[in-house]
Amino acid sequence: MDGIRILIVDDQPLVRRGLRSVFEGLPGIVTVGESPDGLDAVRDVRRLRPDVVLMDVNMPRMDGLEATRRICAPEENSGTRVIILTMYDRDEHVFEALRTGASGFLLKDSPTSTLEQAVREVAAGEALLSPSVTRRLIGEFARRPSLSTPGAELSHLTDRELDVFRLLVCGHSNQEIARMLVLGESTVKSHVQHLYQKLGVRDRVQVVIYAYENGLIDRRLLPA
Amino acid sequence: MDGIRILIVDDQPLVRRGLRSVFEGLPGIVTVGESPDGLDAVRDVRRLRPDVVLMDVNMPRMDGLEATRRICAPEENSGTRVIILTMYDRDEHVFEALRTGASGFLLKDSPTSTLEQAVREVAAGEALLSPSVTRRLIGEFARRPSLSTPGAELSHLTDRELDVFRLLVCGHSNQEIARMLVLGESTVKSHVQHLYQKLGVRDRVQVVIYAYENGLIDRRLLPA
DNA sequence: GGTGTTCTCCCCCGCCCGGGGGAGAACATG
DNA sequence: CATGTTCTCCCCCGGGCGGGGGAGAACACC
Repeated sequence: MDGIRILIVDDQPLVRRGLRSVFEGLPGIVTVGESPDGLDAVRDVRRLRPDVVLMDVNMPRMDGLEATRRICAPEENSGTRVIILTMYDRDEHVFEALRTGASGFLLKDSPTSTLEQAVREVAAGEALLSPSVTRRLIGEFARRPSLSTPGAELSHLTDRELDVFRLLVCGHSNQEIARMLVLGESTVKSHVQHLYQKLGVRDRVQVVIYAYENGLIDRRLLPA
Repeated sequence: MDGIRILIVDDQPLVRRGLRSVFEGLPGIVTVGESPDGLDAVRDVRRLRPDVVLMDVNMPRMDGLEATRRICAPEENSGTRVIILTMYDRDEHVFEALRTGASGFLLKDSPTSTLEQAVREVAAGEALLSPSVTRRLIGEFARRPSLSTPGAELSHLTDRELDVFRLLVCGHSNQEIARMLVLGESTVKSHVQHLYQKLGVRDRVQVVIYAYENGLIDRRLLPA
């Protein structure tokens, strides 16, 4: 435990120099390298194994988002965490950035104390966003239905449950589904109940929302 | 502009006293009141018009989540923003709490500097979460793919019908919508019936399908 | 044989929802 | 003033749905 090892990624040398100077005097944090673009960053992460990467977004050759995706890919198994630095919080790419696997999202004009805190929190496995980004994220999150069951894709559904699922997300009632599959309505209700449990939702409306939000609506899979 | 006015809500007098002392010496922040439970808090917000409320979760008579929902209801039009304080970040109610309309979510063991920063950020219209909560939120958010398409064809809907529509397509029940819009359930049912007629559908499931298929699921439809 | 899963269907209950009607108040428009 | 629209809320009713349980048959696996 000889401190938090950070890698600085930015295409502007002056920005890299500035960031390096921010962390120079701080105890327990050591800058182990700098990369001028995303492609180099991915390579340098493999080589240097830093704990935290400070990642710019706009860069030549490969941008920071793609680089972050690669660094955070499970295959990479690097343990490295990424803080994305940007100049714009109104950017429509904020949400995309949050899906890359990054642990932090800060504005470049954040005070140095925030940068320091972010590095320490992220190294400890936590996460930190700029307040304005937090506000946008909460706003976005609040309008989503509560589908708080992690990772439950359709893989755990049995064949029959999948049959019912397909018809349900088309807007059919239990009665209609029973008729189409030539089943008793009780049987359909039984399968539907299991769907709720496995998908972690409350009612058929939320099943439909779940399906759309997870890109599971594939018209090729659905009967006429 | 004589400073940020805050209201402290907690059922434990010692906690209230502690919070009050935290903000006592800080410039530009003044504690204008204390409330021992949610019901009183809602009343005190109407009376005192604070800028920021520090809200405990577990309280008698009315808990902090319901109180926050009411304070943040659009009809209330208070401009007051709420920071929720809790002892548990592993609580499964974290996500629910984020849907109440709160602007912040902090652990009670946060350092006083964080509490101060949170009050100032939230008063400025931003938002702030504890790092561990941020991590959970990002994790939850990252699992969701997102569609964004410009919409149309909602022009026949009245303002109020559109309000109901927005909440309906998020998977909320009539009862929930009534609570959120501070209406009678009968009124919501009435609007919902009109939605069915105008959109030419049979039930709420088909409203959701209609919305997705026509690219009407767009965050611009929802309050910022 | 025992265990487990899946598929089928049944009972119960309570509530939410769909569907019909009406009605008063506010407001704009003519 | 009359008309129309919107928003609010009420009544009624029946049926669909959510949620709990149980149970038998077929099949696979060990």
